[in-house]
Amino acid sequence: MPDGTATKELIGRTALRLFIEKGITETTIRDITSSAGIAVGTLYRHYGSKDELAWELFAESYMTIGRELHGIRIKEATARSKLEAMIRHFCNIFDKDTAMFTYLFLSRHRHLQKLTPRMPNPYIEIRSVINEGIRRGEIPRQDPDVSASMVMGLIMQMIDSRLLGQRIKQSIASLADTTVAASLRVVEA
Amino acid sequence: MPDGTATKELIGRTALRLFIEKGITETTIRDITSSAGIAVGTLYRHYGSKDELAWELFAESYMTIGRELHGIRIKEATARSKLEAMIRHFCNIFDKDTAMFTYLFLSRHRHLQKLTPRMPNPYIEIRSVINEGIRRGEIPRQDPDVSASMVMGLIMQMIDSRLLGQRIKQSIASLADTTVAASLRVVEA
Amino acid sequence: MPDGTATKELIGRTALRLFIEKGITETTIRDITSSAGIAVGTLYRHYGSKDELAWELFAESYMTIGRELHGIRIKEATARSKLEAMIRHFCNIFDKDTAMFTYLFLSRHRHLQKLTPRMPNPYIEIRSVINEGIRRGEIPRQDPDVSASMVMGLIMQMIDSRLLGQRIKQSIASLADTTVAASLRVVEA
Amino acid sequence: MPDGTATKELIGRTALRLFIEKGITETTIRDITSSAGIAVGTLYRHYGSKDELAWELFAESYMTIGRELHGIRIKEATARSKLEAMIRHFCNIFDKDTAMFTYLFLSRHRHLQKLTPRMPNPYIEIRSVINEGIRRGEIPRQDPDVSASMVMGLIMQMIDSRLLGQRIKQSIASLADTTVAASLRVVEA
DNA sequence: AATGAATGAGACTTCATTCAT
DNA sequence: AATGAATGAAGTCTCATTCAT
Repeated sequence: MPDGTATKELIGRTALRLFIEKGITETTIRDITSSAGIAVGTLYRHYGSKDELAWELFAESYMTIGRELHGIRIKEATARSKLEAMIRHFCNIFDKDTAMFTYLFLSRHRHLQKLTPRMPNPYIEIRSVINEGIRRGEIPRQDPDVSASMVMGLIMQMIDSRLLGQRIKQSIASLADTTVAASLRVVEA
Repeated sequence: MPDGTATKELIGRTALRLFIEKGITETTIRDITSSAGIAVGTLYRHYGSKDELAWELFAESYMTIGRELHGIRIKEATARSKLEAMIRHFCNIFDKDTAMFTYLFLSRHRHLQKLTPRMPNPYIEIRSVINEGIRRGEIPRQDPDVSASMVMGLIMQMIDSRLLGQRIKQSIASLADTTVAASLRVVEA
Repeated sequence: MPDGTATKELIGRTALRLFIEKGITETTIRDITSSAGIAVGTLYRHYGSKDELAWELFAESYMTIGRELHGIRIKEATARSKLEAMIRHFCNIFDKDTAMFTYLFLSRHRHLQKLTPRMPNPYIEIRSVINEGIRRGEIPRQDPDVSASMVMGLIMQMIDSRLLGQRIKQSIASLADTTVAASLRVVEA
Repeated sequence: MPDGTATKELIGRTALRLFIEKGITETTIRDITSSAGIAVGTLYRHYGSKDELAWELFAESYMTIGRELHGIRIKEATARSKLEAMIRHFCNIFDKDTAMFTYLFLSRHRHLQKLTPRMPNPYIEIRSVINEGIRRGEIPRQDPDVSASMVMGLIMQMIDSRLLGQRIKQSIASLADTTVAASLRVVEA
C-alpha cells in the first residue's frame, strides 16, 4: 500500500538538506526532486508550493521543540534544573538531528512572523521558567524578556559556532556544560 | 564635483535599505534602480554585479567596525574597560546607522566565508581582549574562542531582539548596560 | 444493474457543467473527477481523453438536434410551419436542457470542423426548408445559404442574449414569438 | 530612437494572428515571441501578462468601433440611414482589418464581462438608434434591447459565415446589402 | 555617465495521462 | 471497475545582465 507517506518524508528530508546547504531561495524545485529521485509533479502532490514546503519543515520541528520544552518545564522542580535540562535538551537534539536544528536556526527569520500565539513556542517556555523562578524567589528580579533573549542568544551562538565550524572545535557536551554555566550566571546575577 | 561618487553612494544606500527589507535574493536590480530613480545600466557602471554590490556593502562596514574595535583595544587599559567600550560602541553604531548594522547582522552567513584573515575583523578583536585579559590575570583562564563567541552571542541577540522587535522594547542604552553586565559575568565567572 | 453506464453519465453531466462554467481548456480532469466524486483513473475508463470527452458531449447533442429537426421538416407541411416549429423546438430544448444547449453554443467553433457530411446537422435542415420553400413558391427566390445563416443568426443571438443575460430578461417563450416573427420576415421579404 | 513602440505593435499584430488561428489559450507566449522574432522577456516589457495582452487587443478595437458608431449616429439623420451606415461600416472594417474583427468576434465571450459602462460600446450605439427611431416615430414601438440584439445577431452571423467560410462565398459587399435589408425588415416590422 | 529596450536561461507550477494495486 | 500516486513535458513569468544610443 504505497500511500505516499514515504515519498512525502523523502521529499522533506531531501529538501531540508538542500535548504541548509544552499539556502531556501537558492534551492530549486528541480534540485530537490532530482536529488530525491522523483518527478517534479510528485513534489506538488505532497506540498502545495515551495514556500509551503519550507514552512511546514520549519513549523513542525519548531512546535515539536516547543512541546518538549514544555514537558521539561512541568517535570523539573527548580529554575536551575529546568534551564539546565532545557539547554541539554537542545544539545541532544542538535546531536540527533543536526540537519533539522540547523534549518531551524538558519531559516528562523523567514518564518518567525508566521507563528501564531497558539503554537507551541520554545522561547515562551524559557521565559516562563525565568518568570516562575522570579516569583518563587529562586532568581533575582529582572526583565524576563531580556533574560530569556540572552539565554536564547547563548544557545544560538553555540549553534552558530558549530555551523561556521571554524573557530570552535569543542565537543557538543563540553559546549553544553559551558552554556549551562554561562546561562545560570547571566540569569542569577 | 565628482558626481559619479554621489550616484554610487545613492545606489549603495538604496540597495542596503531594500536588502534589509526584503532580503538580498528577493531584491531585484530593478527594485534598486527604480527606488533610486536611476537607469538599470547606471548601476552596472558602479558595481560589476548584484553579488559584488552585496559583498561590497558588507565588507566595507565589517572592516570599518573591525578597525574601530582595534582602536578601542589599543586605547583602553583593562579587559573590563575594553569589553565595555566595545559593547557600547556596537550600541552607538546601531543607533547611528541602524540600516548598516542590520544588514551586517542579516547577511553575515552569506558573506562570512569570503573574509580573508588579513581583513580587519571584529570577532578577532574581542578574542584578543579576552586572550590578553587572561595573560595579564585580569580574568580567569578559559577558552578564548568559546568566550568570544558567547560575548558575540549576547550582542547579536540584542540586535535580534530589536529587529524582530516583538519582545523587547527597551531603549538601546539600557540594553547596552544589561549586555555589558552579562558579558562581564560570562567572562569573569 | 449496469453501473458503468451510470458513472459515464455522471462524468458527462459533471464535465458539461464545468465546461460551460469555465471553458473546456480551463477545466481540468481533476476538476471533473473531484466534482463527480470519482478517481482520475475512472474517467479514463469511460473516455479515452479529455478531447474525446468534449467531442462526444458535443457530437451526441448536435446530432440529436439534427435528427429532431429532420423529423420536424418531414412532419410539417409548409415552410412557415416548419420554420416556426423548428425555432420553437430550439426554445424547448433550451428550457429543458439549458446546460447542453449552452455547451453546444459555446463550443461549436472548436468542434465544427470535425463534423462529417454524413452526420445529422441542424443547419442543413434549416437550409432544406428554405430550399424546398423556394421550389414550391412559398417564399421568394433567394440564396438559401445566406438565408439559412441569417435564421441561425437570429436563433444564436437569442441564446447569446440569455447567456450573457445582461440585456434581455424576457422569458424564453416570448423570445420565441419574436424570433419566429423576425425569421419569417427575413425569409419572406 | 528605438522607443519600443514598434516592438509593441509587432507583438500585438503577431499575437492577434495567432490568437485567431489557434485560440488564446492554445497560443503560447513562445508561439508569439518566436513568431515575432523577439525574446520572451521582450513581450513582458510591453504587456504585463498574456491575459493583459489579450484584453488590451480586444478593448482597444472594441472601443474604437464604439466611438466610430457613435460618430455615425450623430452624423446621420434617420434611423434607416444610421442603421445602414453602421452595418456598412462593419463591412468596411471587416475588409480593412479582417484579423482584428475576427479576433473581436471570437474572443468576445472571454472579455465582455470586463467592459465597464463608461467604455464606448457598439451595442449601446445600435440600441440608441432604435430607441431614437421609436421616439421619433420612424419605426414601430418595440423592445429596443431585443431588436438591437437581433440586428447584432445578423451582423455577427455574417462574420460567422465568412469565418467558417464553408457555406457562404458571397463578396462582403453583397452580404452588406443583404444584411442591411434584413435588418431593416427586422426592425420596421 | 547615463539610459532602458532587449535578451534568454531558468524559476515555479500545472495538468493530461499512465499504471500498479 | 475503480483508485490515486507518480510522471514529465510544457506553460507562464522573472530577472541579472548587455549594449547601442
